[in-house]
Amino acid sequence: MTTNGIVYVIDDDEAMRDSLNFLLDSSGYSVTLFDDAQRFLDALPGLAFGCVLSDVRMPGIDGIELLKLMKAQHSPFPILIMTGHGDVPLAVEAMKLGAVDFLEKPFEDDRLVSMIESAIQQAEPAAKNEAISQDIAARVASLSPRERQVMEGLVAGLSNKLIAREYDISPRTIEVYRANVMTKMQAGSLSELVRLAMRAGLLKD
Amino acid sequence: MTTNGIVYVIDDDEAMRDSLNFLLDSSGYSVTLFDDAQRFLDALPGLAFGCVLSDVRMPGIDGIELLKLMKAQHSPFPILIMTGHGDVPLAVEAMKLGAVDFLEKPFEDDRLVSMIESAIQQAEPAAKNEAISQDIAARVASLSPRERQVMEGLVAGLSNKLIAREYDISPRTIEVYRANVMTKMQAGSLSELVRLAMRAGLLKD
DNA sequence: AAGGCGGCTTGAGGCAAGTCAAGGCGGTTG
DNA sequence: CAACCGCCTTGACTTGCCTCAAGCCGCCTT
Repeated sequence: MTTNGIVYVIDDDEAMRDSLNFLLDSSGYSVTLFDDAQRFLDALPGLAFGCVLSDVRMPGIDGIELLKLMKAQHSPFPILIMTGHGDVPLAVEAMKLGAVDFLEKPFEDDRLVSMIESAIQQAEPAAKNEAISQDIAARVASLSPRERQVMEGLVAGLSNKLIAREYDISPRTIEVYRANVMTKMQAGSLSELVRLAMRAGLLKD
Repeated sequence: MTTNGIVYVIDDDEAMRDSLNFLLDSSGYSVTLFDDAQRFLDALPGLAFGCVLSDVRMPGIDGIELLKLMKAQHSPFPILIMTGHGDVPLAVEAMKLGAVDFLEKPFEDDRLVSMIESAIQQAEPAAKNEAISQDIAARVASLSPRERQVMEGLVAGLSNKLIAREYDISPRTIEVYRANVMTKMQAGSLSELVRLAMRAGLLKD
């Protein structure tokens, strides 16, 4: 491989950024630096999957706010929080908000690297799942209103006849939509369609 | 209701147990005290859903070990950890292991009560889901070998004919097992069967 | 050993669903 | 305006799935 993974470093202290950049780059990571959380968030939609390493005390958006914002948009990026003067309540809040770890400076280089390594390893599958889910959501969005209704009926376990009665049209017509749904959703069977519907959040599970 | 919920308190300090007992009882909770984590674990299989409130430093099994053990058996009980001398690494480890909160003594009574309240509220649905999942697993276990095979074929999206070919028997026979599966699993439709299979962990999702 | 219980197996006929092919309607574009 | 495209709609035919009815085998109880 060309890189062990990508790390996005967010810290307002330039010396710290440079230091982390050197450390992580030497460890085989592709590093991108940000001096401000807002700039990172602006760039986020275009960023490839990677691990976020952010300081907690910064002007503007702080580390805790960043966690909240990332969580709000269901970002799959694992986030590690660093702090100079860590206190327990702050660490607990960060962890509650989904931080993967909470590191107190100064920390050992090896420890940071191994934390980043495991964070990336653990979150990567989730990130791929998230990507797939969005792909599925796109397919659902491509359905026409009728197709959408028929799909809902199908995953609810209704027969063609019942769905037809539901909307007062011919059962034959339902079959057409049914076929369209299977094609557009790229489902080879009803079972697969149900699984797709679940990942798209169309079912309470 | 007769109680706001159940709280299991684990602490080797008797004065602390009495104090917590008084506080929580006054707040409308049903409280059970344990002076040792091992005794709690022994009693666990028979306990109704409730919130666990444990000290971290105890003789025998400490709070961190308790978290690991509870996690290993997928207990749905929310766990709050208390500590006298909290340090950040310990708090972080506890949170990583699934603790709902990490409280430093002394803490305000109201804060503790509100934490317990929200922990119970958030974990209760998960606990019910877990109970349902076990019920479903029991149904799966009641299937005969052939029924089990047919169910796997069905959720995989195979037609009766294909499943029949798979085991080299008549398609008609598959239909019988199919009906049995639907009955035993209490599924009213294929769609429902697929959902049950997912909750039972028979599919990669 | 005889009977019963549970699992495994199958045929024929009725109902539901997928595969052929095809027409009307509304909006967009050239 | 005329053509096109996507959406909605439908009939006849073929294939697949579920409702009746029923025989075989191994195991356990009596």
